[in-house]
Amino acid sequence: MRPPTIRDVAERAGVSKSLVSLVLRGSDQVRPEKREAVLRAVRELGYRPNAAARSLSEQRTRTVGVLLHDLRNPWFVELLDGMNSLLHDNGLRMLLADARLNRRTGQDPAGSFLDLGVDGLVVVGTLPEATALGAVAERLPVVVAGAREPRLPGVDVVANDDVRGARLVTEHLIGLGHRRIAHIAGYGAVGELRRESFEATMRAHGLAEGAVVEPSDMTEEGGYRTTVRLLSRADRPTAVFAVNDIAAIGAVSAAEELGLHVPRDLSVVGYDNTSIARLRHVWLTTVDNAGHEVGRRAARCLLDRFEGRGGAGRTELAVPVLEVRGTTTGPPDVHVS
Amino acid sequence: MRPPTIRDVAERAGVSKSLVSLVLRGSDQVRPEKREAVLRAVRELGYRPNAAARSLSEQRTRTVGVLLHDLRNPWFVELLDGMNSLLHDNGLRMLLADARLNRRTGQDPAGSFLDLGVDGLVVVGTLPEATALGAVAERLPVVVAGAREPRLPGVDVVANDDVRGARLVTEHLIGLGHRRIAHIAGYGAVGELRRESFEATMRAHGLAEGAVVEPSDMTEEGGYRTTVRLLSRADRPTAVFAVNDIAAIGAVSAAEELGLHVPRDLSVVGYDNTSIARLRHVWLTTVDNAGHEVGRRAARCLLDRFEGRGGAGRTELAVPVLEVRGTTTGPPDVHVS
DNA sequence: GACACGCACTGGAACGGTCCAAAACAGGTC
DNA sequence: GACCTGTTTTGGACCGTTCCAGTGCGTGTC
Repeated sequence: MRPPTIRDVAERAGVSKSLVSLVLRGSDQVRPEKREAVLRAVRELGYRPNAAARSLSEQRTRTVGVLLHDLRNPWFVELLDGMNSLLHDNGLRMLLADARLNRRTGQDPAGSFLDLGVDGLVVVGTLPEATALGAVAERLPVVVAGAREPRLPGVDVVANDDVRGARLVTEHLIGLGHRRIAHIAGYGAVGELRRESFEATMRAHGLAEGAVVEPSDMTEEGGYRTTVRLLSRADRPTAVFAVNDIAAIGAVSAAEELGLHVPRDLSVVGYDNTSIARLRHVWLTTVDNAGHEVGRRAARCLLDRFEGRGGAGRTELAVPVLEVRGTTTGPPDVHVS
Repeated sequence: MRPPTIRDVAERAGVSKSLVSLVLRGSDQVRPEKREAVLRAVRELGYRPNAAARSLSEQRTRTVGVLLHDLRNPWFVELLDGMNSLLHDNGLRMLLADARLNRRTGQDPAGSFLDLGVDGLVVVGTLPEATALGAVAERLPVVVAGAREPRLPGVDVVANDDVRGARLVTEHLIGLGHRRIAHIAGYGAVGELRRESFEATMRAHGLAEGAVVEPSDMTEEGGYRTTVRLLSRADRPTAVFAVNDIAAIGAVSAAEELGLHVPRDLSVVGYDNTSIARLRHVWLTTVDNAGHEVGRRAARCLLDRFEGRGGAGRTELAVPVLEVRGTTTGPPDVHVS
């Protein structure tokens, strides 16, 4: 009644279990008729190799753990897609875990991955707390994807070029004629980089005076509240650049609630090009953070490390692209054209 | 250099590996000083039991596979949350896989779970194709959550009560005064149930004439196109009930694009109460499908089956709740009040 | 003092694979 | 027919756990 083992297959095919093992791992040192007999027995019994036994013996699981920041914010789906295709081509499977989900129940997903003996770990997004990643990184290859931290020895970081992306946004808005631009900032290295680049770009265009920065928690609620605050200032900005799409949606809502029309009265830009930004009803101007590419490169880094290549820990940046949609236009006073 | 094993711990603590095993599994047949010695050794070495070896020996993995329909549609997050808390309390971990993601690369995630030897499988949402679930269900407990199919012997189905939910929506719209109501239908058992309940409710209120049903593929694009079609009819409906939130968003966009104001000129209702529906900018009237509750109950079913309880395969329905937000109001001609 | 009985602990056989050294076989050469 | 060579096949050790059947030992009973 229990699933068949390699011994059952061997017995049925009239060979030793070693030969079955050879056939299944594609050796060419096997005579065709025996190979056929083995494959037939496999088919007839519906045999599937037991992954636990295999990994115990091989000392590897052919499995990569993926630790997600938060399943609710869907920007990582593209990234996973890119990563999965490359990993799958190399015979590896992906195991997903949501850091936030598990933190509520008090379990440590990185530790869980360690127990399972995954061959490598990919951290996607900025983790709420740096979950003792250093200790994990000493035991197995770790790659951070879609975030810029933590920077640890032997840990690769793959992300989009936040500095460049933020510059694209800022120059887009400046090019449209905006002079007073607010930035809804976020936390973590990603938040810092985008903010600094925004400020630098404004300065470079002689608009340091027109740059306003307000912090937020990178949620919709945060974007909303921050924007309400921004729009009740005397020198109200004519454009808002939010640290991510979700916060940008909050900004749009705040503007509408205060009777302002987007983009006529206020331009809004997000970051990440999530599926939400692509919804027609939202149609948010945003930055495509090259999720697919980042995912592929993260997988590449991991594969390199499996082969023993890859030293101290490099940083790879993919080129982001501005996606101009419906939430940006020139500022009110210039709009007369 | 390799991770410490139970033998290393035993040696360090000056006991046998069997005793270490006993201590770690919380036996009370161990003298306090030995227990202390073992725990100290565990701490000092940073020992973590090897899950592969354990599951090989125990013939169980303490792991549940979760097969998701599509990560892009985030309605399942609540469900996972509910499920995870209960599973975790029972010492089980969750493994996630996305059916769509994996189908692109041609791998069969259910099979992958079988190889890994998961103790049970939860299918979340309506799978694109009934991925040979029957064969899997013969080997291990399977529960379908958040969908109504496939119906297989020995497979439990846990979902919200779609009939009741659709009735809530329809009666809400009728109560607001709508007489011509369109339904953007979906596929699968869930789609059918919601459509039938919509039709039945309309009939029960003597409004069979005013009921319009158009099929869709349950995407935003589909909702958009279907609504454009609906709104160009001579007897344009005054309300649209979409099979899910995503399609509803498409409907809202279509209305806006045709110059109609939501909800003044057209009321729109979705289903699922996804995080997108809760965005202020969207603020969609929808049905909360009790994701958390469904998740908990699905976990319960699985746990029951692990204990040997649970026979032919029951169906459990959680009670959905209407969430009235900003996209519904009375029809244009009644709106004068 | 012999015996039975619990309690605390241990050795070794699983679990289902991989992998290596050695065995069996086949064919060619002298 | 003995010997060598290369291909095919096999037995058994090993991976890190759990679990079962003991072993040894202190205690209480007759």
